[in-house]
Amino acid sequence: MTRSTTKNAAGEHGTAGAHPRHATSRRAIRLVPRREVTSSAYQRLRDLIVAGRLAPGAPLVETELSARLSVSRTPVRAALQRLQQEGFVSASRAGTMLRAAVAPLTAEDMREVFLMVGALESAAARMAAELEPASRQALADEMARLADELHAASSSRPPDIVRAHELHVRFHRLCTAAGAGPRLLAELDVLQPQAERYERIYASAIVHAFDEASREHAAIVEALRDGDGVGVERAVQRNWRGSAERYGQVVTILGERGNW
Amino acid sequence: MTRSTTKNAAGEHGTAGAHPRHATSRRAIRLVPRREVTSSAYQRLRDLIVAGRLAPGAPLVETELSARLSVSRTPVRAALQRLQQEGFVSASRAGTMLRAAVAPLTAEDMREVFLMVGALESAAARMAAELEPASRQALADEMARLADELHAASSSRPPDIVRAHELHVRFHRLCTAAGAGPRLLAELDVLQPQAERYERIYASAIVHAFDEASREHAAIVEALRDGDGVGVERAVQRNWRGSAERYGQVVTILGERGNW
DNA sequence: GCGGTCCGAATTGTATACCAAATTGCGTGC
DNA sequence: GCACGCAATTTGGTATACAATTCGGACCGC
Repeated sequence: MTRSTTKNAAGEHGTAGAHPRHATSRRAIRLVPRREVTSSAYQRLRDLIVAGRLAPGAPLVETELSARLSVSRTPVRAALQRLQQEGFVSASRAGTMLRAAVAPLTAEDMREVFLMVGALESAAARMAAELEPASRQALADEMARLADELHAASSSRPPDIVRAHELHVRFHRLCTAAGAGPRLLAELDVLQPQAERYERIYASAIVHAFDEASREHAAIVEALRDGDGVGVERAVQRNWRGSAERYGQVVTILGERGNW
Repeated sequence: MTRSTTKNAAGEHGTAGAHPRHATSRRAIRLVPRREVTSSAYQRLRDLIVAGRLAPGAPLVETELSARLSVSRTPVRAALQRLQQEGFVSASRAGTMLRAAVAPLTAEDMREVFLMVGALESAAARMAAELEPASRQALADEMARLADELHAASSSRPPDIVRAHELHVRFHRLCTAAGAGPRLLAELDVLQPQAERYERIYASAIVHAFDEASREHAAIVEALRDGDGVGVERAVQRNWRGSAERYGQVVTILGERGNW
């Protein structure tokens, strides 16, 4: 059955300059600008993985994806390689991609991702604490506002998990973006969505712990307000360590995903 | 003059199964197992960059590299994309690779790289401090030995920079490998060589600061010996922060590379 | 002589076709 | 029922073609 899709995989898409030599007359405008094919494939796959639409452990076959995304294997391969290197996709045999699959969600991997995010984000936050007082205060105010909204969303009944999660992401992105340089920022833009995978799946199971998270957030804002670099660093680390602990219990109880 | 190399770029290499349809008889054994072509291209380019044989800012043209490495454009592209994502290669226009070049060495980038390595390695070291006492002691002993050798190499006259640098790398890899999981380890395996780029170029200019580094190393070992996780974390961070400061002065004095 | 403009060459991004190695799964023989 | 082997699938790599850009330089008008 897969056979039928193989040949005409990316057949009905833009370029149309299919025929080898002649027949360059067909102009059929490109739907997607050529240099965005790969990156949009990357983005689409990544979104599917983070959102959980592609289940952890699900096999990723190049020809299938190229058919589904209506592009050739070339950009699909590029996207997969990038996703693999970033950790969204796991390769069965190390080094080679041979049989790529959506990276499974395991307690151990979660611990490591949270550890790394904590280490990097705390470093960024420490830098943010060294901003000139004016913008630092503005940042602290904005973060406090988000923290409040977050608290509201998570303590409403029933808790608005989706909104809470979005606010949570924005809270962390904010203090990150303020202090980090381009590289640290890029790294966190890759790691945080991976933490997000765990949060999305297990968040509903730890609503009871939102209060604790709320207190940790308040501590972050307060230290930032005081310009206490070391304090912010510690507070952010504590927050991620706490999250890792909270989720860790749930992951082992509710089971890991895609790891069999 | 570059024109002549264009067409027969990777023409004289292995497989030889060039002719489209027939003529499958030629067997010409593969020199390199197929699954290592990309990774070896990656490794070779990376080594050239880290060693400084490829100057910072030097343009990286796919067809040229494919000719020089005797592989087709496909693995070269894969290697370049990976190197770009890791930070060894910079793309002129953000997002797309359009015109790749060896990443320049700048004071700002150095600060960021050292910051990231410090954040991640300190987290790993903290984990290492939680090993069972026996292996922790063994680790501390081994690190102490390396630190001694390092001190000897750097305080001999003239200082043996090459050996000192190698010992320095091993010192850090050791405490890293003990505590980190696979992902953190992989991340550090990418970041540390980038710190190495700066160390290689500017190390000779800061030999006078080796004493300070030596003291910092001793502090790391001591905290590890005591199983003082927070202490190790702090000591490692202090070490990298100190390095960043020491190199920072030199970079601005001796000039940045490849940034014009 | 100088600035702007246009052309062509070089380079990259994508599509295709094809092949070989590796793996997997299935069927067959014992 | 088990092991073995063969065939189908899938991936990594080569080769080729081509469109879209980009860049440098030549050419032109002033």
